[in-house]
Amino acid sequence: MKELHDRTLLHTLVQNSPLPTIFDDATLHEMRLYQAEKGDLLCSKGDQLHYMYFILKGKIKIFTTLPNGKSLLLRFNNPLAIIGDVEYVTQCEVRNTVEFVHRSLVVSLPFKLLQERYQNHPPFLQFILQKISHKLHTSSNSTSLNLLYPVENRFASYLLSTLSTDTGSPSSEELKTAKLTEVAELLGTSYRHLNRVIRNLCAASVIERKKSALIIKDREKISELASGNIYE
Amino acid sequence: MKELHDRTLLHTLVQNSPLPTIFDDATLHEMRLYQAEKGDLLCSKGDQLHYMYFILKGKIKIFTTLPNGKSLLLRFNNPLAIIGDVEYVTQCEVRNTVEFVHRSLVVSLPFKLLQERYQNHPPFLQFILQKISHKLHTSSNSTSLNLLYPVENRFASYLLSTLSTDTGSPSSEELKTAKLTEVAELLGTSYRHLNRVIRNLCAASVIERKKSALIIKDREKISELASGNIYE
DNA sequence: GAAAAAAAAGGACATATGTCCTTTTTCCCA
DNA sequence: TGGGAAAAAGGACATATGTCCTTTTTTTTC
Repeated sequence: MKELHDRTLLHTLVQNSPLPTIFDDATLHEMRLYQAEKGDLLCSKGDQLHYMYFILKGKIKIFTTLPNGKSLLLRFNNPLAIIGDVEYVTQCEVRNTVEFVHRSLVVSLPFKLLQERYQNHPPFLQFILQKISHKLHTSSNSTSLNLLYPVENRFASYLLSTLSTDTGSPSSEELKTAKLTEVAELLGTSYRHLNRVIRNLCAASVIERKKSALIIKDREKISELASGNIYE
Repeated sequence: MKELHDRTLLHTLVQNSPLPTIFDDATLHEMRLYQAEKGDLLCSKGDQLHYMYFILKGKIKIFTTLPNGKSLLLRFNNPLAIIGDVEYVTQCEVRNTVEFVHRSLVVSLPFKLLQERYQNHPPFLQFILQKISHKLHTSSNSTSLNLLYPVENRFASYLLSTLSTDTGSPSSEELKTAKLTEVAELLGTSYRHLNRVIRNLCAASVIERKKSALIIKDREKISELASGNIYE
C-alpha cells in the first residue's frame, strides 16, 4: 500500500464522502491517503492496529484464517467501509485479514488522534456504532445461513444478492463468474462442491453456463431456493 | 415476564451493577424491574422493540429461527447482558429470539428516553459500543468455528469453555449434561450426531459417561481437539 | 416397588460435502 | 496461430452429518 501525496485528490475524495459530517477540518487535514493494488493486504490476523482506515474507493474482502490452515471469506465491503473500528473499541488485535480485491483508495487516522479528539464526540461514536451494528447484523445473518442451509440454497442467496446490486446490465440475469473459486470460499465450501451444485442447477435448467458467465434462466426457482435469505 | 414493584430490590440490584456509571439518578429511577421465569421469552424474531433491557441476574439464551423451521442457538449470556442495543441503533426489528433459561431479573428503559437523554451522551454510547463489539467478536468467532471444524472439535471447545467458567467444583472435570439436546443445538448439530461423537470420545477414553454427567479423563486431548478455540 | 412415561443411546441408511486426481476447456503469448 | 499454461469441470471415493426408528435406561407416578 503506497502513500499518495496528492492533497487535491485527498480533498476531493474526502469531500465526496460522509467523513466531513463527522470530523472537523483540522482532522480531515491530518488524514493520509493511500493507494492499494489488488492483492495488497490492509492488515493481517494478529496485527496490532494503530490506525483506523476508511475505504473511499475500491473493494476489500475480509477473511479469517484458522489454526487448521483453512480460511473463510467473511464478506466483501464497498465504500464507505471502515476497518479498525472493532479494534479501536476493544483494543484487541486484528482477527480477520483484510485484502484489496481491486485498486483502492484509503484514508487513515491514528487511533491516538481519535482517542484524544473524538472519544467523547457523539457523531463519531454514533457513526462507528452504526457501522459495527451493521457488521453484526450481516455476520449473524450469514452465520445462520451457512450453518443451516446446504450450499445450493446459499448459492441461490448469493446469486440474488449479487444480481440485485449489479444494476449495470439491462439483462441483469447474467453473472460474470471470473472467480468461482472465490465464490466457493465465500460460501464456505470447496470449489469442487460448488461446481457440483452448479451442475445440478444447470441440469434442472435453473441456470446455464456460458463461457465465463452464468445465466439465470429461472429466477422464480432461484428465489424459492434462497427462501427469502439474502447476503446483505 | 412479570413486573416487580419492589423499589428496594430494584435499587439494590442497580447499585450493584455498572449502570450507575452510565445513567444519572433520574434515569435510574425510571427503570422498571421484571422477573422472568425459565422459558419466558424476552422478545421474538420480528418484534418491534421499544425498550432496552439489562439482564442483572439469571441467564438468557439467544437463538434464531429460520424459514425452513430449524433453529440455531447463537449464544448464552450472563449478566450484565444487554438486549436491544442493535435494535436501538439500527431501528430494525428483532432478529433473534431471546429466552430465559433460569429465573432472571431484568430492568428496562424506553428507547424514547434513551434517545432524548443519551443520544449524545458519550459514556452511554461507549458502553453499548463495547457491548456490540463484544457480540461481534464472539459472533465471528463462532461462525468460523462452526463452519470449518467438525462437531468433535467444536464439542471439545464447548467443553473447555464450559469447564473453565464452572469454578464451583474442585474436580472441575465433570460436566452436568442435563441437556445434551441443548448442547447439540448450540453446536448447530443434531442430538443424534452429538451422541455419536460423544460415543467415539468415550471409546477413545477421552471422556466418560456417568449417569447424567460427563467426566473428562484426558484434558490434554480435549485441548488438542479444541486447538486453541474457545466459545467466549 | 412395578408399570408407565420420558429421556438417552444407538442402528441403519441417505445426503451433503471434502479430497485427490484426471480430463477438458480457455487463455495467453511467442 | 499453435502450443503450453492456467482455469474449469468432473470422476471416484471417503467422511461428516442428518433422519427415522428401535432399544435401552432413567424417571415418575400410583
